[in-house]
Amino acid sequence: MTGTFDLEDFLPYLLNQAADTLSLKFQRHYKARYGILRTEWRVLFHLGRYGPLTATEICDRARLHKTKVSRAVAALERKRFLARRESKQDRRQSILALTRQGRAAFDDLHAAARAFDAEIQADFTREEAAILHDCLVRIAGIRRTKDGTGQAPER
Amino acid sequence: MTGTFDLEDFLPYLLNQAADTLSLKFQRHYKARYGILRTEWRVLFHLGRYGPLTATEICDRARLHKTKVSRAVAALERKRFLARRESKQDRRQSILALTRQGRAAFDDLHAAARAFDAEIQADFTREEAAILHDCLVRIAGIRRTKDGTGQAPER
DNA sequence: AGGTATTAGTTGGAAATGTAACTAACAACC
DNA sequence: GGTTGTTAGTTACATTTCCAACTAATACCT
Repeated sequence: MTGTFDLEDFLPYLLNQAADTLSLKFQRHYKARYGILRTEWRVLFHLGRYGPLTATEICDRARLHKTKVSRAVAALERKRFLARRESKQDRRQSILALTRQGRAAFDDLHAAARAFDAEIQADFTREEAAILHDCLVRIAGIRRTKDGTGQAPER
Repeated sequence: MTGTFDLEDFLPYLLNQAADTLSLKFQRHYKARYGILRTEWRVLFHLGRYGPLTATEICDRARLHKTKVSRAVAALERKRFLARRESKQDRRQSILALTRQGRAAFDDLHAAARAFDAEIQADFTREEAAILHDCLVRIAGIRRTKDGTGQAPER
């Protein structure tokens, strides 16, 4: 009714624009350098940060569909960034862990991510950054767990 | 060095999660109801909100690649949501405008977007909402222009 | 005018994604 | 033990997106 309602006032749109902007910028750290895609980078991060995991665990934590994870894992395996180990308890699943090479890539990218994030945060006051983070967490419905992992919300 | 750095602390990731969450939710307003895709919805919005435009103008305003716009326009034309008119000044370009049907869809979706946005904002205080918006605008590098349109940054 | 460079928009093919169907292993129940 | 239902993960196919090449019209430059 009152005032204008432009696309940039529409949160989903604005959020997408902001997300695209940053993703595109950060891409340059991993895409050309390690020849990996965004989904692969996410899987790599999860394995590097939260230890050996099964594909399903990655799906839950990263909120990625199992087909995406399946393909990312296959790609990372081909590139020798991770290796599978058969699970003794359940022969359907495999335990995924980074190789030495994968670990090296993770360490580098983890540091790059940290630096990149710090660089962005530098544009905001501490309070702004805190509110931004809090709002986004609420929108995304992320629940923090004991190990500090972002978990998927109820399905 | 100090403290943990989890994926959810990484702004590009968090932003993507939040954006995906909202986009997915809002999708239900246009996807099934009007049989259009996200890019088409954006083009529709731009035409509805900012009057007849050429494809290139839409590219600039919406920050979409010309191939995406070209295809979205073709799709919207097939679905009779917009019509092309030849430009007198430049015969390469065509002026795109919504049809009556396109206008009706826009009016509906515009209202839906407004309501959806209000619903989200309701979870935040006025101050939080203002800061969130401001931070996102800065991240996305959106510059407000006289007509209230979000413009693309320098290329 | 004539040649070269830009610009508007489209199209083709490769890569990525989403959805559904599938296989194999486990679990539960009788 | 055998039937039925679930779950882990992969594969196939359709759709969407990305990138690069292309056509056609305009602008620039001499």
